[in-house]
Amino acid sequence: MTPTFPADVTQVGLAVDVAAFAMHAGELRVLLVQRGELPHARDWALPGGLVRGGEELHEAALRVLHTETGVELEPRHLEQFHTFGEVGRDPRGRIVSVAHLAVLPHGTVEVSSGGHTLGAEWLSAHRPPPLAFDHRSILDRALTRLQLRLEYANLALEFLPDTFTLPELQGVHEAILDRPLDKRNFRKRLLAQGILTPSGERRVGVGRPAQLYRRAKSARAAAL
Amino acid sequence: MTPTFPADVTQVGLAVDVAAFAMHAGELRVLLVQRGELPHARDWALPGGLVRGGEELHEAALRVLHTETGVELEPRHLEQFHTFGEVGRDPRGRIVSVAHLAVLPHGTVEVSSGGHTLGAEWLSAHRPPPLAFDHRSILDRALTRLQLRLEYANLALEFLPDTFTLPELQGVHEAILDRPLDKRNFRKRLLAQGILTPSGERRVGVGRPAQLYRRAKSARAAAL
DNA sequence: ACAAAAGTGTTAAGTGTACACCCATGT
DNA sequence: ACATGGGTGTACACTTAACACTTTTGT
Repeated sequence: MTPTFPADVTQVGLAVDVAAFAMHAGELRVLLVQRGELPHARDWALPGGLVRGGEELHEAALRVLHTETGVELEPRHLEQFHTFGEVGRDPRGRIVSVAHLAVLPHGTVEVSSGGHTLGAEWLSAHRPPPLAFDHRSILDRALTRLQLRLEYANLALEFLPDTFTLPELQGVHEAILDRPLDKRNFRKRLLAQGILTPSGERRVGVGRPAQLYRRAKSARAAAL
Repeated sequence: MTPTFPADVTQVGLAVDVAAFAMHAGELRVLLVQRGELPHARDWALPGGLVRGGEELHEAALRVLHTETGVELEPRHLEQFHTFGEVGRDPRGRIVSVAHLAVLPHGTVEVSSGGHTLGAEWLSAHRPPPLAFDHRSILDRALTRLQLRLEYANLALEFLPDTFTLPELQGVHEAILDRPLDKRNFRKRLLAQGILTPSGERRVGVGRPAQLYRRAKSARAAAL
């Protein structure tokens, strides 16, 4: 039975934090901001901020992403994955944060300092710098969820442009799982899922040109 | 980057709701309270309430469970699984609720009306009565999570007393999954996991007595 | 012709699933 | 002896993982 009104309790602040991922230089990167204020001034942190009164949680996530990093593009995937509410997690008071996982397509590189941060950068997701507050555990949990989503949904496609080659797709999987995969097994498995259609085009590069694929017109997989 | 202080925003209320499950009469039941106040007076709802300032989320979950249903016992399992924050979900204002999944052992039957509710009862989890607010979707999601946890962790054991028979354990699985399971395959799978040890005792009943088992001394499985 | 990256099949092991009869006890 | 529920094994389909060479292109 949800709340009694009016509240007989001290108020609790509600925030969102966003772990936004993208591929850069063949590596999985997470979008971090360098804090310009105490506490944790000059430390890296996930973009985040308080939720406004009439604002949906996912809207708040998009807003802080935009204002703190300048990222314009709609994420291809946005999903809350855990709520962090430990009493001592923020020295400024009782703040409960709904953590979100976002995936941005390759190409969304440009980030600009915004708000009261010193800057924003894409940094290694698996080997991040020290992070403010409890953001390291938020990031760790985001990575776990991202890895889980690779298998169920086909989240890897969201990291790539409309057309892509199988080696590129395999690279995304390897970057997310942080381990190498067998080429033949990977191709077999992906093609068997029937979610890819060859575009007919090929991508020329250093070696043999690769077939380009795009995602077949079909629905996405189930949620958790 | 977590919140800027002081907040330039309307405050948002933070609550917890609890979907507490137990077995009764061979059926999976969820603990519901009948609301005594508007809105949704006389409708069934999940136990829930506002989080207090210095209180951890799981503490709040235990508190509302206790005060609204009289359930004393510590749940064998307590886990947050999703945060429901849609703007219109509560007509009284902007309330964001962190939903929790709880498992109570068989035997925790007694519930008493508490607080401002008309009463509390264990009702069918798969075929619940109409629920207040968005509690039906919260319950549905709790069920999905519970089913998921059956495979990964061995959450079914938490529904049973210290010693139990394999048919009893299978009954818990079937009640949670809401479908029958093959006896031989079930036993094979469970015994292969090596998490059960025969207690030597047997339970006499109508037919052939069943071997009693208890959980082996070993750790629990990983989180999601 | 060489370097570089794409592409291609087979085998073995393990896992999941379907399925039917005998056993131990109480009445 | 019969009713009731407990306990047992095997065969097939499918999935997963390991493994090395050939093909296509540019230089």
